[in-house]
Amino acid sequence: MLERSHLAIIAAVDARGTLTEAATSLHLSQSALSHAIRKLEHQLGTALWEKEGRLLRLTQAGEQMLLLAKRLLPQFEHTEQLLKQFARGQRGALRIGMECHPCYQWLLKVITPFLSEWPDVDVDVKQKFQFGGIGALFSYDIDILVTPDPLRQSGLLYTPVFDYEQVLVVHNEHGLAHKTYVVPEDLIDETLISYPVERERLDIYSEFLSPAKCVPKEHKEIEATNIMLQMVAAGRGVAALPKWLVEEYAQTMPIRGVRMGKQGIAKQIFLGIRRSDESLAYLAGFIELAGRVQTSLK
Amino acid sequence: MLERSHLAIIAAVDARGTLTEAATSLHLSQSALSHAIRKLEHQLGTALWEKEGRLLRLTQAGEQMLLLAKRLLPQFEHTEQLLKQFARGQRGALRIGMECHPCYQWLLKVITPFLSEWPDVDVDVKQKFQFGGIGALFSYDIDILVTPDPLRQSGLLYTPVFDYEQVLVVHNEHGLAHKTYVVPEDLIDETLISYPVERERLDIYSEFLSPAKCVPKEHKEIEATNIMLQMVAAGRGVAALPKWLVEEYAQTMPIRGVRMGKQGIAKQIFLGIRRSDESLAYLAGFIELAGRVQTSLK
DNA sequence: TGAAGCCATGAGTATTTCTCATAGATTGAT
DNA sequence: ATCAATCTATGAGAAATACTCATGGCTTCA
Repeated sequence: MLERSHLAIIAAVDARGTLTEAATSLHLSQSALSHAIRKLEHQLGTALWEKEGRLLRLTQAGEQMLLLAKRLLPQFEHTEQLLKQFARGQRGALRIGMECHPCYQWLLKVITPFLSEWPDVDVDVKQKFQFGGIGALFSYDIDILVTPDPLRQSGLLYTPVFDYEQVLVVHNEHGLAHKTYVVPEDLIDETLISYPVERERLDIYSEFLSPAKCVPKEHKEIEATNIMLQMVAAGRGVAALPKWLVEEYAQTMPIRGVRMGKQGIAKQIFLGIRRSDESLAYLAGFIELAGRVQTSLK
Repeated sequence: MLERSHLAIIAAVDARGTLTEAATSLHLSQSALSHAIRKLEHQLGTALWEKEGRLLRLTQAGEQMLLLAKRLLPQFEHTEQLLKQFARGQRGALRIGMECHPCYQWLLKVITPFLSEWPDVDVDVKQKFQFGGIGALFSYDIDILVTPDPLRQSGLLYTPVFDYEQVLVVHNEHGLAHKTYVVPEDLIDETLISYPVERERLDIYSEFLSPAKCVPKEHKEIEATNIMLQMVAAGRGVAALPKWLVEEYAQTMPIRGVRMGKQGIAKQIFLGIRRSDESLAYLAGFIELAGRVQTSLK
């Protein structure tokens, strides 16, 4: 069987010209190389070099093998480099799953520095999962999950990266705009705008309206955050969004965030990964970076 | 160091699905494969598979390596095939050197069947040598030499393949055309046409004219055999060529061959090869074929 | 002709790779 | 749940392989 070491031998001999030098460059004794060549030629049933005195001339078989060596050796080396990077976690593909719609804005702030810190790691963001975010993690559709529900489970590892308050967004001139906080009953006559997900997963229902058995007059679903805010700014309804996000948009739009309930709705975002990926450097890097971005938003 | 065997392993596991089956297909015990993988993964510093129970899923590093395996393994196999053919002498390049101008016609009759008997062997014919035919053999410019002078020399091997008589070619109606044989003095008033080589290498001089201290009236040199014969047919001179060749052309041209001297000039053509190439099957094949063609020309 | 450099070879050692035997894990059927 | 079948992991010893050392022959060049 032709082995990589054989290719290395023929390439080294070609490069150095003599067996002795080739042996040195291969970190072998001259004797070892001589034995190796003898054995290889015997196995192949053909000489690789014609040896006239001390002159080496490749036979046709040797030429073929040298050709192969020059073609394959660089590929071996390249893949070894890649594998080394994988081993150090310096290279890979990071597939991020999102279970938190408004976090998209925040995610962009993490991804940008990440891409420049990890130039060899590709990033992809997925938002739809057949079996939920955790299912996507377990089925290797994603490598990291951005979620507000850290469903503890063996095999997964969650890191909190992001605390914020969920507030009600209203138009500047809205009747509720200047209250210290709103109560569920305030929304009975309002049009609520939300992302298109099941109500159980909307905090404004599960933590605010539903406990008080209130429902808004109307409920519209909109996918894009800025369109949602355009609607609010146009006085066409109210929405529930992270406070930091509202404050950002408030600089250019006539909108305002108002606390929901006396305590407000406190939220926390977690990053979940498979425990088996814990040692991947770029995953750790991503989580670390996410923690840094968090503080600048508080 | 990534080895071919490692590529074979990852490819076999990919193809068979389980380590046990892969081991069988590699003619290894399950244990050996397990040890090999363990060691490889340890060397690389990264796992190649995630093992969930008995399910194997390639890691990113494993994917890379499988990619490499699928690219390189066929190339290894192809080259091994080639080398096997070289070893059996079934493939190669046969470079033929010619030191016998008129033999070109004969050579064509050998090459044609040779090419079909040895479809994997390429043929090239060379006629000019910086250091003579033997030098060309020794310097590996050619692999086989067609020559009338078997200069015995250690390292070379000659095989006679071809006996013929060198005759004088004259026009049908030429005064010498009907003699049983010509003598040197007959040529004193003739124009001799020959290939452009040194006179010592022309038999008509060395074996016929020179011993009798005769020279022809004029001597013209022409490279192409059929042009030479056109000249003869036009009555512009006489030439010395193999009898069989003259007979062939005589069917369509008004020319005739006449014996030179009472005994005629007997010639023999040899094929010379390097002794180190003696075992090359296609060389032996060529020589054998050359022998067969000879008989049909006698 | 001798010195230096190169290659081949045999013998012994070191290392690697394999097998055998065994045990733990997982899967699927009863 | 239990059992059988199948798969994988591991340790230990055996077999095979690869390497080094020591040496000698050959080639080249001054």
